[in-house]
Amino acid sequence: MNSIEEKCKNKGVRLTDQRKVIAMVMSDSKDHPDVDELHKRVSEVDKKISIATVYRTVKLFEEAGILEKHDFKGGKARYEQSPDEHHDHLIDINSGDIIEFVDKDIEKLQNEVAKKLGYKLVDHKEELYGSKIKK
Amino acid sequence: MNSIEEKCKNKGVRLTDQRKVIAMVMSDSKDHPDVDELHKRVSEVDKKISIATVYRTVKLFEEAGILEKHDFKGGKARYEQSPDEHHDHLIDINSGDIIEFVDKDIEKLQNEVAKKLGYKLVDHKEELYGSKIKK
DNA sequence: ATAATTGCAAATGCTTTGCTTGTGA
DNA sequence: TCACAAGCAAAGCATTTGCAATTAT
Repeated sequence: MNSIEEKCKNKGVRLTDQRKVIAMVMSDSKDHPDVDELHKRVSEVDKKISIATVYRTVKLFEEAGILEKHDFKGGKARYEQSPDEHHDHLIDINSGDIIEFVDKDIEKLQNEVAKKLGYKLVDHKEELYGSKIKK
Repeated sequence: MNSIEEKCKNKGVRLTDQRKVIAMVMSDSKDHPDVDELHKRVSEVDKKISIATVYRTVKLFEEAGILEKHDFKGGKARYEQSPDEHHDHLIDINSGDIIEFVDKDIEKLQNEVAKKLGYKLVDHKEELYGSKIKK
């Protein structure tokens, strides 16, 4: 059983065949697929799963804290499994590749900025867009 | 003449009546209106200006570097006049208020992170979402 | 004069939803 | 059993676009 299925069990999310397939595909994905791409991968396992179900499941999983949704540039939402440790993303503007990174110092500064403005930070979005330095 | 009109002149962007109105409204706006809201404000000056024109103009101005587009949570793009000095945003998750802030330290760290990953930073998006601390 | 711009409505692309049938616990 | 989920197609929403009429330079 994959880790997403396990999380579903823990959270009392009913496990249907379709959800199991989607859970498995997302568990196996090391990238950040959009719904179309996810549906494509899911269809290779069971071509009867509709895209509506993928949309519904992905939203369900997100609300359960199992998946994380990202609205990178491009207009299509992309998903990844909720990581144990928070990370941000650098997007290669040429290839579309996404690199994950962690920077505690930035996180700390963001908290300080929010506090200084009289706010408690509840969420944040940080995306870097860059082009590869050739050497 | 407002500052956006001036920028249009400098960049050789043809100035129509509609664009002048949109330029004026955006110059007067101190917030981050979405296209609907902008169209509403523009309509108070000239109710014959269509929303299609607002969409086209806002995109044109953005491509000319005159306006900045933001995709905050909520699904609708929001615009502000391109500032002289770059700033980021903190969004009040309860009221929707947007607070602008500048943090050179964070900017510097972002550049370093990108460089460390082998990238040249060309753009970045940083949004903090928070709730007001009551005292 | 004429290439660019507008308004309108239709089209688009992503995402959601109503409804009927199917199914997990 | 039966509340919930899936599949399908239709609807929704923000945004874009084709086209004929209008306008800035």
